This record gives sequence, C-alpha cells and structure tokens, in this order.
Amino acid sequence: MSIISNIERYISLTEKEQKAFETICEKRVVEKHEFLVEPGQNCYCQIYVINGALRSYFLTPEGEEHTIQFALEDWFISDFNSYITQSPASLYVQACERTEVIEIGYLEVEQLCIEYPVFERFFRLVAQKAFAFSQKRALANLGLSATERFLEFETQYPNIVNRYPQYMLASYLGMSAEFLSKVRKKIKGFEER
Amino acid sequence: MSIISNIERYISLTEKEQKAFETICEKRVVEKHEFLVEPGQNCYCQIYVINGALRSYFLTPEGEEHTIQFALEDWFISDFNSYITQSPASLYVQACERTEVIEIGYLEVEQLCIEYPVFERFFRLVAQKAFAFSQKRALANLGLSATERFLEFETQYPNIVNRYPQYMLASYLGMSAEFLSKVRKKIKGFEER
DNA sequence: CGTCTATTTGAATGTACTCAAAAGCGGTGG
DNA sequence: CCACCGCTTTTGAGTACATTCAAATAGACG
Repeated sequence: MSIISNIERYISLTEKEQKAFETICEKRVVEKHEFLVEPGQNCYCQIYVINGALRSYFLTPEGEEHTIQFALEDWFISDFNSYITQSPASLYVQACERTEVIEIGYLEVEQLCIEYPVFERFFRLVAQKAFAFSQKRALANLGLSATERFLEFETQYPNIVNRYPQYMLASYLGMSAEFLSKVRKKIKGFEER
Repeated sequence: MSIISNIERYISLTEKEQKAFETICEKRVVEKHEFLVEPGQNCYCQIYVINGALRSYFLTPEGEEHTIQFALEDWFISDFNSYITQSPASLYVQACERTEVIEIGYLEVEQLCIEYPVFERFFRLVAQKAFAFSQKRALANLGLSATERFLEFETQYPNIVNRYPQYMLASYLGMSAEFLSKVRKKIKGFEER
C-alpha cells in the first residue's frame, strides 16, 4: 500500500495535494542494524515504513535496552517527543531487517499544513489515534502478569512476535529475556495437553 | 487561567473565533465522588478542569482500580479512546473534590474545526503533546523499581501527590496501596539521616 | 566450519503482592 | 462538641512472581 492511499484512509486529497505531499517525502533504504535516529542527534523527522521492520528503544544508564515501539509495513515511527518539541532525540530508531522508508521532515510538514490545511486534519487524526493507542498499551500492561502480557500481545500482533527476536519482545513487554523464554515454555506445555 | 488563554498558548484567535469556541463550551459543577463518565455510557466529550481535581480509571474483572490519569486545574481529561472512536466508554472519570469543568462535545468540535481550521491546528498540537506525554510515561515506568517510580512522580508532580489519596497514586504507579505505604516509609527513613 | 549472538535452563535471590489486623483520620449525627 | 462509623493508611508475616548470574545449547552469518 502506498503512503498516499494510507493517508486517504483518513482524508481525501486532490491531485495537487497529493503532489505537494510527495515532494516532502524522502525515500531511503536502511540496512539491518543501521540506525535512523540516535540519541542527541539532529534527525527531526517522522519515518514511514514501506517494507521491512524497525523499532525504537532507549538505553538506561545501566545499559539495558527498553523497546518503545515496533514498526512494520505502513507504520509511522520516530522519537515523537523529540520530533514535536524539536529537541535532540533520546531514543534509537534501528532497522531490524533491510528496510525501505520514507522520511518526512518537521519543517516540511509544518509548511505543508500551512499551505494545505487538509494535512493539519490528517496529522491531528493520526496523533489522536496514536495517543489513544498509547493509552491502551499503558492500560493493557497495568495489572497483568508477565504471562498475560505476552499472550495478549501475541494474539494482537502475531506478525510482530514472529518477526522480531525474543529479547526485543521481552524488553517491550517489560520483562527479562530469560523470563520470557520460561514463560513461552510454560505456555507451550499447556497447549500440548 | 481561562480556557481561551490556555488555547492561546498554542494558537492565536480572533474575537470571532473566541466567541465560536465559547459557544461550544458547557460549564458544569460536579460534587466529590460524582462521575462525569461511566463505562458503557454515552458521554462523548472532552472535559477541561477549571478548578478541582478529577481522575480517570478502569476496573479489572477482579474489581481492582487502575488510575489512568489525574487532572487538576487547566488539564483536559476524558476516555480519549472512546472519544475519538465515538464508542461507549470503558473508563470512569470521577471527581475527587468538588470540581468546576467545561465539557466540549465531539460533534461540536468537529463542526468547529470545519468552520475554523485554526482549531484543527490546536487540537492537532494538543493531541501530539498528549501522545508525547503518554510515551514518556510508558517509558518512565519501564525499567524503574516501585521506589524509583514514586520518587520520579513526586518530583514531577508534587501537587498531585499532595492532593490525591495514596491508594489512587499507587494504582497509577502500578503497585499496591500497602506497598506504596512501605515505600514512603523507607524514603522517609533515608531523608531523616 | 568457526565465531558471535540469541535462547534455554537451573539455582539462588529479591522485589512486590496478598492477607489480616491495628491504627489513624474525617465526616456525620446525636 | 463529642462519639461513632467507615474509609484510608500502616504494619507484619508468609508467599509468589520475576530477576540475576552462570553455564550450556542452539542458531545465524560470514
């Protein structure tokens, strides 16, 4: 699915508006393990995944990774706090496979919104949806055990579970990689009866 | 601070736009313990706090409360997922003190955004900020111990800690009320040396 | 095939929870 | 104004869940 038809799930665009949007899109390919954003760095853009797999995470002072978000085909990802406040990033955005992306710069978006207010609407709807989603995640993680969190996540995002290494899933779900291994073993035991 | 001057921290409004916004504001007073939103109910609006204290929470099947958000003066609160998808709420929004609020209906907002696109921009910026905030919260809760979560929260929102009962703070921070009591006792012990 | 990274497994430890009981506090009515 | 009742907080003991560390195994990639 193209980024334009993705946008048109929220709003409809004239020919001219489509063209205007396309001019601010920067297509790019990143190899596995490569970074699109690094802490402190000046990459103020949102990233749209055409195909491949990205994730965002941060490092604690002790060196532990904490995954914030996964992004497969047709998802947006970035250090959003850094993006909207236009300040240095605190997250990494990293390719977990070879990935084709579109980068959309902050200044370009703001300019586009001024020229074509229809995009103001689009980015409002996207931000609202993202917020609702983020609240839902926070909610899902409160009051569930590690096993329940994993089961919930697996049924909602089976393709993510299959595509990312387990230690990343563990760091997203808020448990150690070792423990997730034990959780999955226990689940498998139940299924086999 | 009035709701209009609050809005004008993001965008500037003409006299006419201010009037238009004011016509969709519904002022209301709720008493302590009263609900503004209840699960399943048809109250599709965002709530702005003039003065007082609200919170949103949900109940697990086992009857445990989980606090999602606190709202003091000049904050917005609602079951946001329900608001944007226009579906029945799953959260309670409850007054923790006698509180003056302004209710802003979904349909009225959408209509206003069509007539005055400047509000499209306002609600985009608010949604983006809310999303960034929500991500920051998720991030803060990953990888911190219960004690660290409380200390972090206390330094960032001392007025919330003073104004809401402890069991609500505990249910926001993801720990039992008893354990928060023990955490605070231990912290006090350290401070007194 | 060898190296490096990721996963599995086990034992010991620790953090946070549950349950139960007591103490504190605030509001209400006599 | 005081006494009582209900709700919140505190405290302690026992328990469960999840972590850490270490070692062994499995898998991926050049």
